[in-house]
Amino acid sequence: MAETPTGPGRPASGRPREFDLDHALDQALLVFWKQGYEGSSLSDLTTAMGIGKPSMYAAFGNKQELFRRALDRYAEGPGSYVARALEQPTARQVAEVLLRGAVQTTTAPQGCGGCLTVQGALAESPEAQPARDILVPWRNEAMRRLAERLRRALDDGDLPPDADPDRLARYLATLVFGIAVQAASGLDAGELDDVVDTALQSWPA
Amino acid sequence: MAETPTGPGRPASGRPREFDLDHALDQALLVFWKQGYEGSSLSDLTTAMGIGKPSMYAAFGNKQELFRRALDRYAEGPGSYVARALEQPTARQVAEVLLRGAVQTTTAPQGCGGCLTVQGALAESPEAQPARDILVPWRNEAMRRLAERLRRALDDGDLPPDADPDRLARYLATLVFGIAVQAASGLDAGELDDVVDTALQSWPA
DNA sequence: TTAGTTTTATTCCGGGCGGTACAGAAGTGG
DNA sequence: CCACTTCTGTACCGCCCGGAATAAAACTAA
Repeated sequence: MAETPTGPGRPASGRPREFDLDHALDQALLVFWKQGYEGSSLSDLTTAMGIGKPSMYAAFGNKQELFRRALDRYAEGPGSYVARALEQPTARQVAEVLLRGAVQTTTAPQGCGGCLTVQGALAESPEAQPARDILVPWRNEAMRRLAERLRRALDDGDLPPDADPDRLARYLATLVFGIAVQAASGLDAGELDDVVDTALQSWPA
Repeated sequence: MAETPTGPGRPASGRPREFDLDHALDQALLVFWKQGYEGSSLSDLTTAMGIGKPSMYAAFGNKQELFRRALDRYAEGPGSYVARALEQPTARQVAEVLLRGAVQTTTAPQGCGGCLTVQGALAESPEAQPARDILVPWRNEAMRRLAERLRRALDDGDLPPDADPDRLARYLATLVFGIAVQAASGLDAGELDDVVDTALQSWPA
C-alpha cells in the first residue's frame, strides 16, 4: 500500500522494501527544494532516491503525494524554525525567531537556498535557467537603482544621517517580492495594504 | 533578422510581417505572467500571439529572447510603478509609491496576480498545479497559526492593546516569503539579517 | 514445497516539449 | 516577366515527460 507507515508495524509479508522510506524522502526533498516541483522529473527524483520509478510509485502513489510527504518532512526538519518560533514566550521573540530562522534556513550553505514552501513553486529547474538568468540580475538591478535613489535622499537630507540606503533598499525589495508571493497565494489588496502600513511604520523619521 | 526593430526603418523588401510585434509581445507577456517561464509552452505562447512557431522564432530568436523582450515590455507597462516610485521627491514617498504600486499591480483583477519578475519564475503552469494545491493552503495555514499565536500574545499583554494580530502575522509572513525570494537571488545571510533588523523596528512597543 | 504477497528492474506507452526543414505565398527592384 | 528576399503554415525532428504493464525476485505462512 502507498500508505504504509514508517514504523515497524508492518505486516511482515511479501518481499521487504530495499530502501529506507525516510531517507528516500529526504533525497526527494532536496531535489524538490533545489529544482521546484515541476522542474523535478520522476527520473531526477528516483535517481536521487536510489530507486526505480515503480518503487517510488508503489511507495508514495504519485508525484504529488511524494511532494506532500517531502513537505511534511521539511516542516519537521529544515522548516522547524516556524514551530520553534511559535513556542517563544513573547510576541517579539516569536517575530525574531521566525525571521532569523527564515534567513538562516534560506541561506544555509548545505541547504539549497530559499524556503521549500516558496522554492517548491519557484522554477529552479535547469529548464527554467534562461528565466533565472534574466530575472535575478533584473531584480538585483532594480534594487541597486532603489538604493541609489535612497542614497541621493540621504544627501538631500530627507533621510536621517544614520539611515543606511542599502539596508532600506533591501528591506523594501524584500517586501515587494513577499507581496508578490502573497498575492499569488490569494491575498487581496486590502490585506496587503495592511502589510504596507505596518512596514512603513519602520521607515526612518 | 531577429533584431528587426519596431520602427518603420525597415528595408521594405520581402514579404511583410502580418502581425504587430508589440501586440504579440503583450500577449506573450500575459502568458508568461500567468504561467511562468517554464510553464509557458511555445504552443501556449504562439497561440496567444496568433502566429505560428516559425514566425515567433524568426521574430524573436527563441523562447528566452521572447521572455526578455516581454520583460522589457512589462517594465514599461504594468511594472512602471517602479520607475514612478524612483521619481518621487522624498524617500518616504519613494517607499510608499513602490509598496502601494506593488500591491496594486500584483492584485489587479485584469492582471494575473503577482509580479512578473517573481511570477515569471514561479511555477503557475497547469503542470505545477499539484504543487500549488499543496503549497498555497500550507502557507496560509502557517500564517493562520502565526496570527493565532499573536492573538494569544495580545491576551497575555505582551502586545499593545491596539495591535492587530492578523496584520502583524501577514506582515511577518510577507517578509519570510520575500526573504526566500531574495535568498534565491543570491543575497547572503548578513544582508538579509539587515532586512530583519529594519523590519523589527516596526514591531509594536 | 507451495501458494500468496509485495518489491524489484525492464520495458513500453501516448503525448507534449523546444526547435526546425521545407515549400509556398507575398512583397521588392529590375 | 523576372530573380530575390522575407514571412507563413504544415509537418516533422529527437527527446523527455508522468505513468503503467509485466514478469522475475524475495520474502512469509502453511
